[in-house]
Order: sequence, then C-alpha cells, then structure tokens
Amino acid sequence: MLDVNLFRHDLSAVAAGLARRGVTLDVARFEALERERKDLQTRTQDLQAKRNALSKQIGAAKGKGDDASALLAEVAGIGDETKRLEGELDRVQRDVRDFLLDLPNLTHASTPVGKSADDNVEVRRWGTPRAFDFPVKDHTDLGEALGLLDFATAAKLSGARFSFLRGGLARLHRALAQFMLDTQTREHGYTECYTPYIVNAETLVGTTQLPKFEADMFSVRKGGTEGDGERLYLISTAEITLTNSVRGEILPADALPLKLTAHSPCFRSEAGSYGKDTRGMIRQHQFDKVEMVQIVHPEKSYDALEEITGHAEVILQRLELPYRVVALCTGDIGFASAKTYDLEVWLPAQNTYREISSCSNCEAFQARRMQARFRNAAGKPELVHTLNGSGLAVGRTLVAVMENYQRADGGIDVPAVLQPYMGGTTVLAV
RNA sequence: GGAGAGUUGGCCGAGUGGUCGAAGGCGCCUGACUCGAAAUCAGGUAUACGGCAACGUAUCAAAGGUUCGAAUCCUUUACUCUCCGCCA
Repeated sequence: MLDVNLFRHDLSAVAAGLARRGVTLDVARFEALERERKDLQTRTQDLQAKRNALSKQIGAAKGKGDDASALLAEVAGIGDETKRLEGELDRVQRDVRDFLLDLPNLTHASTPVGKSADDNVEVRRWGTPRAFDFPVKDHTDLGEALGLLDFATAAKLSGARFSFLRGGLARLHRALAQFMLDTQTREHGYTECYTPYIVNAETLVGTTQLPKFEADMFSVRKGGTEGDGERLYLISTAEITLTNSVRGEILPADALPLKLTAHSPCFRSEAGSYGKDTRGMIRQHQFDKVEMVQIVHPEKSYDALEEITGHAEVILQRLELPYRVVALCTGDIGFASAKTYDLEVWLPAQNTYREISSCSNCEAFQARRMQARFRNAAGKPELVHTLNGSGLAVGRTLVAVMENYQRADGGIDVPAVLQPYMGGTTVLAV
C-alpha cells in the first residue's frame, strides 16, 4: 500500500509514478473521496467534541449532586447524529483504503520502463550452456523414461499440474532443498524457519496476495467444506509467513537486518495460466521453494537487494547451472515490488533461459500494510523495508539439473555439491 | 470435544460507569550533582488522523450493543493459560 500522505501532498507525482507501470490513477475519484472524507471527519469530530464536553459536565454536575436535566436535554439528539456521521466516515475511510489497496507499488528509478517481459533488461550472464553431442531430451521424457517421474499417477490422485516423484529423483529433490537451506543458513546468515502452510486473510493482505489476487490462491475452510468457518489459505510462497512474522511489530533498531529463510511447499491456483507450460514440472499447483526474506533499515534496502540476489546466484553457481540476471521492467514487475531481479536458468530442451528465482525490494509497501516498524535513531517508529528472494524454486531447479546433467544413455549425473546429500550417489542411472 | 481463568502503553501492573490515553513500577531520554560513572533528585517518554498553531478526535484483543457518557456493563469472535478427553 502506498502512503496516503503522498496522495494528499503530491497527487500528480503519484499519477506519474504509476503511469510508468502503465497504471492510470483515477485522480478525480481520489480527490472526490478525500473531499468527502475531510468533510465527514471534521463534522464528526466537532460533534464528538461537543458530546464529550457535555457528558463531562453531566458527570461533574452529578458528582456535586446538582440537577443535570438541562444538560441531558441539550445532549439529547446529538447521539443519533453522531452515530450516523461515524458510520459514514467509517464507510468513506474504507473506500479510501480500498482505493489504495488496489494500487501497485511505485517502481524505483532504476527499474527499466517497459510494457512486457520483452522489455526486461539483462544485467549479466554466468556460465556457458553445455554443448551436447546427442539430441537433448526435456525433463519429462528423461524422468518418465527413468521411471522416476510420474504425471499419470499425480493426475489420478489430484488432477493436472501435480507431479509424483520416486526413488532417486525424489531424493534429488530433497537434496536440492537441503543444499539450498544449508547454504543460506551456514554461509549467508539466514535463520532457518519452519512456518504454517495455511494462513488467515489478514496475513495475505500484509504481503498483498489479498484483496487483489485471491484467484491465484487455494483456500480451505475451518470445519470442512460444509462448514461456514473462517476461510484460510494455502501459502503460495513462504514469503507470506516469513514477512508477516513482523506484522504489527515495532522492532528495536539493532534487530535489523532480520534475515529469514524457510523451505516450504507453495500452492498456486494460477487461474488464467491455462495453456502455458502445460507439459512437465515448470508450472505446478504445488512446488517446493527455499525462500529468503530480509527485513531491513530503509536506507539499506537497495544494498540488500543486490545481496539477496547474490545469495540466490550462489546456488546456481555451485550447481554449475548457467543463468542470467534480468532486471524486470515496469510492465512486468510484481504488484508489491519497486525493483526486481529475476534469475533465469538455462534449459537446454527449451533452448532458452527460464525464471528460477525472483528477488524483490518491496520498500515500505508491504510494511505499511503490515504496520511493521522499527524504532529509528530519533526513537520514533518508522516503517521497515521488506525484501524477498527465492533461493531457489526447488522444482524448477530439479528440472534444470535433469536437463543440464543428462547423459547420452538417458541417465542423469548428480552435481558434485549434491552427492553428499545423495549418500554418495553420482548418477541416476537407466 | 468439555470445564474454568485471562487479554490494559516498550515491559510489569492498577483501574468494575463520569475530569482516564489511563495510577504506580521498570526501562528509555533530558537536566542537576560528579573529573567521569554509579547512586540520588527533577522533568519528559504511545500511535494515527485533522489543524499554521492552540488544540480536537480516535484507539485499553476484535466486532457489535446498552448509555448523555464505556478500559469498566451485555453479546459474539479470536488468541493465551490450567484441567479433562482424544491423538502423531
């Protein structure tokens, strides 16, 4: 959520900022809402002040044993009018909030301006795609031929866009997650967390999945589908739980930066993505991810973005997977982010780089929704900045390992850094 | 699932209808004292919104209700704790 004071003081600047994203700000609507809010607030508060003053006099009079009936007569009628105004004020304040909740973050000056993913800007490349002297297979063919990847069984159990792994591939999947977590916790100073996978609506508002993106979430009801209990949601990323862990908190300054990581499943309904990446494990309703979150001092957040991106890159480097870093343009960047780097890994079967990590600086956008603050040098609460980055998406990393490490005989070599996690296994053999 | 007790400021804790945004303590900040520190003493110390300001309004888990007036009374919800049951 953007700062309402920015709207009040420099509406045209906000409109210009949002225009960079291709979002048109309804200036007239905001101005109308604000006018109404101001008018209602002034009138309501005047009336409340009058009522409070009279009520105090009644109290004082009764305390002295005086007759208060004249005062009571005077205050009669104020009550109903106050209540009516309070209701209207409440309504218009909700409208203002809803208006703000619907708008994306302003992008950072360094975020390239563009309309779509085509306008993203490559920042750097690492590694050289391997030259194959045999026809490459994609991970689906490789996995199914090995009998380790089974989409038919997954479909029987759950439907499309789920996968069922067996044997060495299931273990390789686990090895990847372990390796990622170990690297981030031992070498980069993150605290490992285990978090709930089911969260309430308020949590999702904090990290901006609600109210705008409910269609992308899976939800359940307390008390079963028949119940009318509270609706809860399956997390689409551990960013949700890690970031919301500081919701409503005022952190001491020396608690920053707070660096958290978690390995979790992620559940995405991906409504509207039909037809894209229908084959294989690229786009699934359920996948695992190791997520990194940093809660930082506002002045440090852009340094932290470079750092967190580097932390994700280390994983790909250790796995010796070629990748490139892309700065997302204003037309492709996420709702809450001011600046985002995507890491794209080389997939030989697709002969292209595909997203495997996304590292974002949300500045105070999430913090404002969450009221996540720290006590600054002046002793005053100030909003923190929040960052998140995948370190990495485990399922897509598995895909990248399978395709980049495939052998002519259809087997898959185990990357050296993963072998200790695989009991010394060096190859998933035919 | 059943029974009971709770939820007040950064923290502890008082407050059962009126001048209570809230006693007292701790912590923190400023000043005095000191060569300096400790101790002591004095003052200060929530957040948001409106207003140039004075000041006003709201907030005592959340929502609703009663009342001229609610931290205080009523209803519902959430959470915490204790005991019983069940369970990995």
